[in-house]
Amino acid sequence: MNIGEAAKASGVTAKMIRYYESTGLLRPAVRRSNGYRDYGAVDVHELRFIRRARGLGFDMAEIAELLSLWRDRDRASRDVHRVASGHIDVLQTRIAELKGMVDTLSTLVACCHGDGRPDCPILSDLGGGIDTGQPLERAKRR
Amino acid sequence: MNIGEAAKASGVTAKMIRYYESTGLLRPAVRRSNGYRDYGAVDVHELRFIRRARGLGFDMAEIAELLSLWRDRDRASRDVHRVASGHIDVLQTRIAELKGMVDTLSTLVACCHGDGRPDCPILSDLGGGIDTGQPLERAKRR
DNA sequence: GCTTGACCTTACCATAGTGGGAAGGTCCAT
DNA sequence: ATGGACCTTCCCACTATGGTAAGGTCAAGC
Repeated sequence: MNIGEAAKASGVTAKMIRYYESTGLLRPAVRRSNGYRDYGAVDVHELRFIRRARGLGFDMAEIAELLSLWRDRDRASRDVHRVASGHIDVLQTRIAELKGMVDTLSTLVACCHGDGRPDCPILSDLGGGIDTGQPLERAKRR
Repeated sequence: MNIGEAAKASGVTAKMIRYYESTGLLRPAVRRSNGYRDYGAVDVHELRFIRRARGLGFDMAEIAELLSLWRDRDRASRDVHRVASGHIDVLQTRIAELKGMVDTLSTLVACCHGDGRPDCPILSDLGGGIDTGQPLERAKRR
């Protein structure tokens, strides 16, 4: 199977398949005599695995760990459980952060009359907001 | 005021102050004869504004818009209201996405006995998950 | 056999926001 | 004058993804 077919079959772009290989997440694909990568059913299965895990917000490091557990027929489900639970915690922290932002913003928006007049509590707050003096917390990514 | 003092006073690192200037978010700072940037109270105020807006999850483009509205004494609060409301929508979409992930993962984690045995519904799901065949939705960032 | 188009290969660039560091200039206190 | 704490610019790294360009390959149709 060519990379394009594997891409269609897995829902992972050819671009990303090569990238995953380059970072070591995937083992180097078998090459045919013409240099083309050759994929089989197992590879497509792994690609689907990665795609699904990405959709659940796991990052590459976590996926590498999950993938190696997945390949190991003797893994302990405890390990998988741990990775997944840890990820839920991260997601929930992120949700809480976002909710905090929404709360603050909603309050401000509700106080702003939103018409042609220039006075606006949203800008007043941004300009004079309570300042902790601490460096801005580094943004978390999915 | 040197950039370091402005950084301390605003909570924005010197590094980021220079970056904001380089991207045009901030106007080029006044330079002293030795080439050092020189900041005043207004600048610190703008830096705090940016810092606070970043903390609310606005991206640079949105902050640029908010900042120009903030500088404009004749702005219509309607415009600010629009930007802020739009941002709330984005945040809420992001929250919904994350919640969906948590829901799925929680279900899987609850089904996994998490002991020494190798069978694990989390991995089974990742490996055989329902496949839409659609390319993976591009990850949204805060 | 030749052309054409669809595919493959590698390699480089961009994104957004932040941190890190090097190499060199400046200022101030001792 | 020496040292340390600043400042300057410039370049690199990160994540995960997309884009593009230059060139090789294959298969179908003529």
